[in-house]
Formats: sequence, C-alpha cells, structure tokens
Amino acid sequence: MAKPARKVTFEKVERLCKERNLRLTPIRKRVLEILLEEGRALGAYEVLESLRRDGFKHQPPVAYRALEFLQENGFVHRVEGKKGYVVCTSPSEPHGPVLLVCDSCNDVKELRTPYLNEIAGGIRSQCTLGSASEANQHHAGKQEFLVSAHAIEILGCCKQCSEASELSSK
Amino acid sequence: MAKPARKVTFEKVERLCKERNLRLTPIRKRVLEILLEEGRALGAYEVLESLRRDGFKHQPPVAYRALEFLQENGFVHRVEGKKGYVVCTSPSEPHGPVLLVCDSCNDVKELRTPYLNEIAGGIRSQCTLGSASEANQHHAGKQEFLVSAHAIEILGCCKQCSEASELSSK
DNA sequence: AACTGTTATGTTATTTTATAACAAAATTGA
DNA sequence: TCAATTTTGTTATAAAATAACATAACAGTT
Repeated sequence: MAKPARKVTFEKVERLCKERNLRLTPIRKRVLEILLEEGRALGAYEVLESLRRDGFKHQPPVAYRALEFLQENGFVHRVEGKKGYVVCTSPSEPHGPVLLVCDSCNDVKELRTPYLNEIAGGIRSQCTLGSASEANQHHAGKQEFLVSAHAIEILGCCKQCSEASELSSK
Repeated sequence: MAKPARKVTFEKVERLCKERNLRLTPIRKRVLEILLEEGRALGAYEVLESLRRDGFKHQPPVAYRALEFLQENGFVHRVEGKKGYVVCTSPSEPHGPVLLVCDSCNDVKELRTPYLNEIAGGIRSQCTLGSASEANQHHAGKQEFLVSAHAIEILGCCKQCSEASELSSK
C-alpha cells in the first residue's frame, strides 16, 4: 500500500528538481529514498547508518548536507521535537508544516489542505521557501512581527500505538 | 518597563509552587530569574554560564534538571527551533505554546488568548500538563491520532530587528 | 530526635547532534 | 579547454543532552 505513494512522491521530487534546475545527486536521491522507505522521522545519524549500509560515504556532513538540500527545497520537513526529518507530502506547494508526531514510534503524518487551511488560515508564500499562514501573519502583525515561516508540531499517540498499548494492557 | 512584569511573573510562579506543593529550590528559582531577566530564548548552556557567574554549581545536569522542572510544571516553554527555553507568560493555565520567534535576536513573544484561541480553537487539557486545541484534536481525530500536546513556532523578524536592518541599509 | 522513604543535588563520564574548515572532484557555462 | 561554481570527501571539533551513581536535604512518620 505504501509503495505507490512513495513512488509518486519520489517521481514528483525528481520532476520538481528538473523543473527548477536542482541537482538531485546520488547521495541526495538516496537520502530521499531512505526517508521515504522508513516513513517516520529519522535522525541524521540514522540516515547516515543507512547510507553506510548502502555503501555510500557516511561522515556526518554527508547526511547533513543532503538533508539541508532536501529541506531548503521543500522536499523534507524538519521535525524539531524529534531532531529528525520526514518527507514532505506536498512538495510542490511551499508551506510551513503541520505535523502529527507519534511520541512512541516517531511516525509522522502531515496534515494537508483543507486541514492546513482550516488550522492556519491558508498558505502564503513569503520568503524564498518559508511560508506563513495569513492568520498567523495577521495576529503577528499586531505584535509588529514579520512572519517568514512556521512550524506546527502536534504530539500524541498514533492509531497503531494506541491499539498496541490497549492490547498489552488486557 | 519590563521589571514589573518580571516581578509579577516570578511571584505568580512562587505562588503556584506553594499551591501545588512544588519545591522552588534556589537553583530552580535562579534559573527562572535568569530566563526572566534575559527575556529571550536561552540555551541550557547559556543558563549554565549565568549559574556559574552567580556562584552556583554549573555542570550540565544542573541546568537541564532545573529547566526540566520548570517546563514540566508549565513555567517555561521549550523553543524547539532554537534549542532554548523561555518563560511562559500565562503559567496558571496549562497550554501548548504559540510563540513568535525572532530569527535574528532570539526574542520570543508568546501569543495569548484571544490570539491563541483564534488560531488553535481553545485550550483543552488532555494529559497531566500537555494540552491541545480542540481544532487540532478534531482534525487529528480524522487521522485517529490521540493528541497530548502541541508546539507552534512562528519564525520571523521582530520589530526591533526590522527597524535596525532598515536603518543600516540606508 | 531517630528512622525511613523520597526528592533533589553533586559529579564524572559519555552520548548524541551538528558544524567548521579545507582539499579534491565533478559539473556548468563561456 | 578554461574558469567559476557546486558538490563531495575528510578530519576535527563544537554544542547539546543524558546516563549513572553517590551524597545530601527534606518530609512524614514513630
């Protein structure tokens, strides 16, 4: 079930890189694949370990640079609360992420429009890649604050983990 | 101008600790003061450096433990994007923070109700201290995700820094 | 006051996360 | 093919966070 979605995302990123003249080099491509395959928030050193297994160079900067490239171009989101990275589910429209982060398994679901619109009031591109909702800009405005981006992380417990803990408590 | 507000906050925390039978020990008290005096997001090691200057013990766990205590009890918020900590402006009502974080000076403003309500749809206590907005819980529900807390960080440039950069560019 | 369980502190060491700096290689465009 | 730019390789280190365990302080009994 997950495979087709992964393939779609991967090809979309490839297409976007072509369109934007970005170089999706082997390392960058592999890091994207690793994140897609895992489907949850991965730390840079977890990515590094996968690169090592794949025979790639695996000093820290290798992973950090690839992740930086993917993040700067809107293909992955940083999950601050987990010090990790996760693939963006709608890389073609720049946006600040709204992430559902499972505390127990690090699974991340990204809320998409219309959820995102309802919560944050619509996306508004503001700087190169960062973005902010109109609602946030509006309220921030009263504080005379110029919004460039936002990060919304909602912590809790995903369906799988809830069910697992229910079972074990019986 | 800032002094009275700091004093108010400090005394409110002292009162809350008394009410809740929490031990606001000298170290914890000093860390709270340090954060109040600085008014911006401070990293644990910055706090540590202040403790050192004040003659307190200053190994990393000293700061981390005090910050953990203050955070768990809702007196400070963690600023994930800055790996820092900032004093909560409404410690008596548990809530997930909505923070305006200045990228250039680390100044943090916390949006309070009604901003918070408008943006996130009202506060709803859900676990011991974490909390989540009804709106977030609602949307998360469609994903069958049990919300326990949220972190909303809005990045940008504060008034002071905007003005400073306007001046320097003339 | 002495005892006991609990909470907080002191301390050392280590782990985890992230970046600086610079050389070498690959790629792009003229 | 040359020059400029970007990406990669590599070493070293910095910065942030925690593990583990000993000691001390405190709270509530007797």
